[in-house]
Amino acid sequence: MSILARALHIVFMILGNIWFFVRDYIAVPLRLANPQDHRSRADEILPNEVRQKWEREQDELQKKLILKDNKCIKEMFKCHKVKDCKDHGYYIAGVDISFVKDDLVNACAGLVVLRFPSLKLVYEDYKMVELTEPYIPGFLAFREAPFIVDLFDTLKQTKPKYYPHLVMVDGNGILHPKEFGSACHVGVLLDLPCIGVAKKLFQVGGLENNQEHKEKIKQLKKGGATFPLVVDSGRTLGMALRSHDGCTKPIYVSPGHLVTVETAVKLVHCCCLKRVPEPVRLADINSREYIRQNFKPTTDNQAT
DNA sequence: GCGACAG
DNA sequence: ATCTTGTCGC
Repeated sequence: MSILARALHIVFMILGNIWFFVRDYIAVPLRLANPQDHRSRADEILPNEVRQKWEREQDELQKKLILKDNKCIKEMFKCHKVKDCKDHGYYIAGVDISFVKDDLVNACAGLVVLRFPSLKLVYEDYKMVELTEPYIPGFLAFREAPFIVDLFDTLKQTKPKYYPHLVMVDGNGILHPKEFGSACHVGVLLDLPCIGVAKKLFQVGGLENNQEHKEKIKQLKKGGATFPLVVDSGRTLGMALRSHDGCTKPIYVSPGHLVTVETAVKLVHCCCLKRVPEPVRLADINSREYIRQNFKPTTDNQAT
């Protein structure tokens, strides 16, 4: 008996060592040579203790998470339902961070505020920042959220009247391995209603971008059509949404803070002039443009 | 014993 | 996340 157990143990150790050899000496250098894939590199450089610290921080913040519509959001949605195109003094913010090509630290954080429901731009702010944390799937907020909070501080100090009633974040809300994506993180830190909008499916809780999923996408016949994203636990963590008629690839909407799934989807759909809702889209393209205009690359900090 | 993984 | 041109369709 014990001999069999020892033999199995040795076999697993050998298999493990082969695996590590393959990973460290063959697979990783190959992936590093491929500029498409930054994830593998990021994965390698996250120390275990940091990961645990981040997980604890997520647990703490998650205690403050509220997944119901707050009063303001209900009002905002009511205004839209009457198909009244007059503005009602509501503001929606969009945030995004754009990166400098071949540069691991320099990036631009952007914040835009649009009037709702006319989607007219009333405030914008862009700031070059130096990233300190890597991108680790599941921990996006630790890389981006501090800069976003900083932009909101500036907004509050300079133009408080444009402080928004809702934030849209480029990334997921509760559609996340721990049901606490970057939209939740940002929403709780700001204590504002927040919605996560992702352009690709985060494959969690049994959700997969497989044939079955693609079939469901085909069934979205027109703009506004949705299907729920249900994970193994049976919980609906978000919706796939076809933004409008002329766009087949859906976006993935999930609540971040102080909104329900249903309201999140409807509000995002109200903001979709293109595939991606205007707040996120403007933050994205404008911060990219800001880099082009204002950032002069130096020989330092360039990736090999 | 690892696998997949938003930006 | 980032880099690419034209091309297809409305």
